Amino acid sequence: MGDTRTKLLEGALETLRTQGIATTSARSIAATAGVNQALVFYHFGSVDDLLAAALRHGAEQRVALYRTRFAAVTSLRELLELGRALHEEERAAGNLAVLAQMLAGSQTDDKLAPATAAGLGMWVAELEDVLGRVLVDTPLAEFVDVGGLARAAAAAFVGLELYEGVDKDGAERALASLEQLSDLVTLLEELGPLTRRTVRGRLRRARGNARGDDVRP
Amino acid sequence: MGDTRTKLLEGALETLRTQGIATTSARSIAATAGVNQALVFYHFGSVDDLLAAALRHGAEQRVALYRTRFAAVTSLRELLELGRALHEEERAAGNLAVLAQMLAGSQTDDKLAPATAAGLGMWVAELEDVLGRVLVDTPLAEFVDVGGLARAAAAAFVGLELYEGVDKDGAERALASLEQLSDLVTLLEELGPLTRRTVRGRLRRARGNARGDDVRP
DNA sequence: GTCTATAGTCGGATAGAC
DNA sequence: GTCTATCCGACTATAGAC
Repeated sequence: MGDTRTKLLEGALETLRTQGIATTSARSIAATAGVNQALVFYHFGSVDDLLAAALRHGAEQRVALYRTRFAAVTSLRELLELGRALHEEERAAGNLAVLAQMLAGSQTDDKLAPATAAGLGMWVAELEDVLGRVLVDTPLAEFVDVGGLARAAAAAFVGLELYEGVDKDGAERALASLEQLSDLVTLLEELGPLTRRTVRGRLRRARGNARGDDVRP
Repeated sequence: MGDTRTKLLEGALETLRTQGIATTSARSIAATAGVNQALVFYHFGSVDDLLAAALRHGAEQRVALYRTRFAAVTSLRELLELGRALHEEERAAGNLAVLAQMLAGSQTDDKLAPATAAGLGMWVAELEDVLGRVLVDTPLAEFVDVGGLARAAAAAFVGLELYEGVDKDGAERALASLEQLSDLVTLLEELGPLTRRTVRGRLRRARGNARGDDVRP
């Protein structure tokens, strides 16, 4: 844990988080990690390679940390509450701000992009699991691609993280409205069997119509 | 339009879009704009100030360009379709990738943050308008803070833009699932009056319960 | 593995000629 | 308003002593 490689990996995460992709460099990382600047190149070859390794390192760590809490979720509401908690915990300690910075950097850096996709993919896989579990026996699972939903949710989460950095109140309001929305969905789940059957019938009929063609399997 | 100031504003946008915040500099912007590097400081004082001005410039231009199309939207489905079109058009020509880069930069640069918040705010205002119009007479407008929803949607949109940069297929899947989701909501809007009354009643009863306290006006 | 030193490049910003 | 020239700090990366 105290070896130089690890110090550099965690120094890279901390630097990305607190200084952003624009000012993250071998020198700033080494300063944060408390090691010599040349060691970045000895251990990782280049700054980009260090960043890629650091993201993987951080995502593995963090996803593992949340796994039991994801596993305990049994409703959409609980999932959103976990999301809110995660949002706050990660802002202080973690990996989401890093993910956002790496995503920004990856738009124009082909060496960063695959690592970022993999890091985000770990969160997506976790979310896909939970969503599949929580939404089973709801119209959502039947009529909406849950994997797509998981991807949309992960991307949205990163967007909210970035948004919070420039408008804290606005982000809080956004999060609150999503909770109201999830209450609405929860209540629909609890509708009587007759109503549910009606909804389901309508959806099935509608699916036959236009735009059913561009829906993925 | 051909004057130096404008060239710099548009050069800044283009540079942010194609090179990202990490490699955007007075020199790279000036090269893109085809003007001398020292003019950045003569006209705008600093790089940050130029970026702030450029974002405002671009957001005004782009929001105005889409205003009539936003105004023509009459359903959630249409709104999502406009979102998809906007997503594709802006990727080539515009302001959304810039917004994402500025958001990333703003997390750790206090000079950039207010300008970014203002630029994003223009899109939020537009969205809030349309959503208010489209959702009127639905349970959503009554039980969910539409302004919060607009903020969540704008943030999510930026997140999707970033996500697309590292996983094009995943982003497409995310967008498709949102369209499926909007179909579902649309159909709920079309439920018979009896069912609607049931839903509304349930929501009203539920609102009295726990967590009604942290809901914004 | 870790350090110093350094090459060579690029960055923000300014001074001063035109 | 625009240009050249320049200061000086920060950057990636490497060579070579320890």
